[in-house]
Amino acid sequence: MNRSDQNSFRALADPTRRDILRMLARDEMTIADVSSHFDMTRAAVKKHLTVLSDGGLITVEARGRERINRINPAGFAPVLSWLEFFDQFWDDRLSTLKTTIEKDKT
Amino acid sequence: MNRSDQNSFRALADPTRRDILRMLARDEMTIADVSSHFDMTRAAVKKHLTVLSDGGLITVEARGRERINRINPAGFAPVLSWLEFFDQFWDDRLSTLKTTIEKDKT
DNA sequence: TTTATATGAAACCATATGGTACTATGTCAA
DNA sequence: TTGACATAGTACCATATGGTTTCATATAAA
Repeated sequence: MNRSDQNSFRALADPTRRDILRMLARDEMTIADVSSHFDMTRAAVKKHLTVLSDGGLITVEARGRERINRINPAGFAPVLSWLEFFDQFWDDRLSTLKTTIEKDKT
Repeated sequence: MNRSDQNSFRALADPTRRDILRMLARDEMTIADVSSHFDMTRAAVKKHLTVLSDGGLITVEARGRERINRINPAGFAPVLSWLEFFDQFWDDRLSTLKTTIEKDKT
């Protein structure tokens, strides 16, 4: 089976990276921008951004001495596609699932 | 911020565990059943099942000396809910997931 | 040109992770 | 009861991961 989705799932496994994605969903940011939101070094944040980039969840564009990080919606496709596989088996239980999602929303 | 989704995201990060979930989507299985599909020891598979259980993605029921592992659709809610956050920014991209859920609601 | 800024990269560290082997316990079956 | 079977649990190992520090490089600004 194809394992091209491994990098995207791995990228989503870390809470810091998920937070970064939520930030980038609102606005593109430089590495320094992102770093300013976390209590860790810029080098650590840069590593996270590299993992996100490897997973295809963000794109990075060089602009002068800065690196513009942007979320990449298409990168989520492997994850969503994998999750959708289960729909064919959950016809019965899906209403429960849907209800749980609504309750879990913040 | 809420971090209750950490265990479920972590559970999905490993390819073996994702394969196990696909198997369990079709049928409940004992630990031995699951192990027979992988080239690794039963102990290793059991660890994966524990991680899946911690993440709420499966349930485990003791039946005699066996342990029946079943997929837990509700356990996917935190993941799907987290992904749906992005809908408000990507009217187009993530609509597939929403569509699938709505479709199966009937 | 000089200096400050933004990032890249490498070495290093502690802990987590995914695996093994071995032993123990509970349960089914003859 | 005895023996086989299914699982639990522990110790252990190699590598991955998430973090730091330090230094190098490219670009912007004075």
